[in-house]
Amino acid sequence: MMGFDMGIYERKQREREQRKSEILDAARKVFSEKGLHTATMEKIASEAELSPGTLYLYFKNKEELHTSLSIEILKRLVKEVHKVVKLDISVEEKIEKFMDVFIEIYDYDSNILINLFHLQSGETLMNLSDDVLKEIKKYSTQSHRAIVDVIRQGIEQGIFIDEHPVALADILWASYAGIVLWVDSKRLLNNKKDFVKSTLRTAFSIIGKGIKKV
Amino acid sequence: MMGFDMGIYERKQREREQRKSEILDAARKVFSEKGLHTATMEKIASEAELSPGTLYLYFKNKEELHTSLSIEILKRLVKEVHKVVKLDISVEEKIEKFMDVFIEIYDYDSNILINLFHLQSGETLMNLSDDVLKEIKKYSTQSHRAIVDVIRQGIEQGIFIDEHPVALADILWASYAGIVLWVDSKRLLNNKKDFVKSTLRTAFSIIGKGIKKV
Amino acid sequence: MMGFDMGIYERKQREREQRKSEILDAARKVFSEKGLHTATMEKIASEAELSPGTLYLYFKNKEELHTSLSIEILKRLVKEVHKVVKLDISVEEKIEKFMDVFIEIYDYDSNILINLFHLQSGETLMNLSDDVLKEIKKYSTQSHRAIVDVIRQGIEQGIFIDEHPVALADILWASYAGIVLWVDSKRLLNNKKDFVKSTLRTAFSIIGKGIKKV
Amino acid sequence: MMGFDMGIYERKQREREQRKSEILDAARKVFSEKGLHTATMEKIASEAELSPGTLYLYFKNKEELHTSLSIEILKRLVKEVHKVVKLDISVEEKIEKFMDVFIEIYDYDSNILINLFHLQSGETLMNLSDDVLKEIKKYSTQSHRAIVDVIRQGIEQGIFIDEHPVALADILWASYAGIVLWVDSKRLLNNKKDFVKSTLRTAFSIIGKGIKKV
DNA sequence: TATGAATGAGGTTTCATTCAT
DNA sequence: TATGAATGAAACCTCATTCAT
Repeated sequence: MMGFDMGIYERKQREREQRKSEILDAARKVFSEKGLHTATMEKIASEAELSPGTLYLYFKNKEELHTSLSIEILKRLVKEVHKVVKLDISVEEKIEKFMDVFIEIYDYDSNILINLFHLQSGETLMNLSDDVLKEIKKYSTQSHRAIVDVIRQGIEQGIFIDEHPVALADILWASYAGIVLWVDSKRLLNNKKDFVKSTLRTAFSIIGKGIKKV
Repeated sequence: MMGFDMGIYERKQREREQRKSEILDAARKVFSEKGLHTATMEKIASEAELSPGTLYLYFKNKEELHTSLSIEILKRLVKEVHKVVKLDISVEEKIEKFMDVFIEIYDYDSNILINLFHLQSGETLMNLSDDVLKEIKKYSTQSHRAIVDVIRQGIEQGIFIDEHPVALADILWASYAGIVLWVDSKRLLNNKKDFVKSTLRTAFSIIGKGIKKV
Repeated sequence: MMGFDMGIYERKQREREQRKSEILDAARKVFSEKGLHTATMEKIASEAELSPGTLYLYFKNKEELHTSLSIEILKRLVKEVHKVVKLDISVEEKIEKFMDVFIEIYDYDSNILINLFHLQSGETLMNLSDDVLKEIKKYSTQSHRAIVDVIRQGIEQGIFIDEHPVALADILWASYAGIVLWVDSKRLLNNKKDFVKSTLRTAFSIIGKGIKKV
Repeated sequence: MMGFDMGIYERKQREREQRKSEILDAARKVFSEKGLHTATMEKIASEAELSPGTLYLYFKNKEELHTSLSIEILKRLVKEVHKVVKLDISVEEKIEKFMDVFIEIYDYDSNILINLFHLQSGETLMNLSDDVLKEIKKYSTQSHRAIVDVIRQGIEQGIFIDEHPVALADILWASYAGIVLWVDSKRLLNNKKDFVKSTLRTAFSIIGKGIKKV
């Protein structure tokens, strides 16, 4: 019966989402290889086996296409973070799990996390429309708030150090993201691919330990 | 008598350095406001109250001008880190001082530290000449090695956790830089200028605690 | 039926060739009027009633556009020279016909022959890619070899003087081209348009006579 | 006594000519290596161990500097041609001597002869001031007339073919210059340096033979 | 006369974006 | 909806020329 009572509009809508997703895949690949500036719409189009003009039927411009990638990963983060929050485990274990979320995402696509980071950089932020900026803030806030809640619990339970929970959440988040970016750039410089993951794990555990009392 | 009858060559050399420095100042400002891509040589020139052509008497091209800014801060970091290393204080105190170095530099010019960070990103590295890349590696290595030495001492003295000292140094460095960049981007998003410094201090102390034993 | 339902690909290909040819026509005109250096891509574009960017869809850069003109005439020369070679006439008559080839080409477009000549000049050769240089050599060699064969026959038949046939071919070719260029420049200086063709004919017959025995 | 009664003005004038000549030497070298367009005033200046600004005290602009080189060789040609004309030898021998003049000049500096040739090309002529153009015409005419006279004698003596002497002179001149340029470009293409001179000699003798009766 | 730093017009080229088909 | 040829603004960069010293 499936598909029988799906209206034409729904099917079209679905096809549209499908196509959009294909473009994002192509864009992810090209941005990863070339970087924001060097990547061209033409290259992305050819990667997606479409013509340049078609991209503009799905994304207003290059900037929005690029930002969409970052928003995608933000959504993913929010989803995973919320999953962790809902688990019936101790706050310490939750912090451990947050770490896993970052590592998994880095594992899935190292470059997209880096995009996310660059998204936060001044250069990009300056050129975004208010609408997109709002969306970024929305998702940022959501995942941020979830982490803050966990941290707050930890403080209330006397497990984490007595600092403002928002600040602690920021620090946790910033350290995770910053370390990923930095370690990844070291990887690029030295062409060592293996040491990244173990370094990340050590780094995260250090921070995890740092926010604990004593 | 020295300096009294400074030769023509010396004076010219000095004027040249002076002019170069003025251009760097203008470039720093424009790159900060606009970002690497959006900043134009024309804008930098007009900021320096020079004509575009003049920039090219002092820097081979835009990329080199931009990279010079980053190398400048790398040198500064090396110098400050070495100062700390030579101090007659405990390793724990040295780690504290490293933190101060980062904060001071961020204080001096928040954007240049971000340049330094972007310098490490794949996109930038791809477009640099081998010569410049070598220089970056040189200074990176110098400061890195100094930190590694301090960490190693800490481990030998049983103060820091038993991890590979190079990895620990990486993590320390990465956390500092990553946090600065991330926190700064939050500042940009929220227009809160004040919370940055205190957040940094807390973040760094967390990491400092994380690398200690027990 | 052929051509009736010409496929889309064929039509596009044809349009592309058509457009390329239009650009070459415009370029020929502008280069003729201004010379390689003084001619601008903008002028060529406006002559072709296109925008500057469009030129780059068909030619990689200015140099390649200019060189394409010369290669075009080289191809034409090769074709005409081969036609002559295949004729069932005496070597003396073939030499006469070679002369006609030059005159006809000069008649068709005086400036393009001059481009061909300049193409051989050091300045131009230095700036060409290896690929284009190879193509030039290919066509040069082809027409050169055809002429050499005719000369060799003439020597074997005891009609031409006993010199190395390659050297004789060079001299013939060089005299033809050189005289065309020189005479054309005299025309420019004196604004006499009519005397060119008859002068050429005399010049060529002198050389034709010079290579004959006794 | 020499120099004693040379006035200050004369000495200055002499020094000025000397300096001008040094600049021309440097320019000749750089234009030879780089070609008209690629050569820069800065490079010429540094070759002459002067500053760019100084060049403009002796030559109005780059074009005039370049043209001066060609006029120099024109003067040289005029002088040598006149020497030949005044010799008490047969017209046939004079034609032989003209050939030697070309070869000697090519031997002295192959590139300057090529400059002379390019000077006659449309591109250059279009950009010259009327004054310079007049000077070129003057020297061109002088040497041309001398050659015409010799040719005319040859015709009157029944030695050369019955063509308009001016046309014959043109052809002689054009063949010599054209062959030099063409052969030289073959040399550049093939990197054979030795065959040039012998090829030239053969070429010239062919033309010399061509203009003779029977 | 000589300098050489500075100029700035003007060139080539790229590429995000549009629009007729 | 999809195309992709065409656009044209805007960037980087060069270098002949000037001018204060």
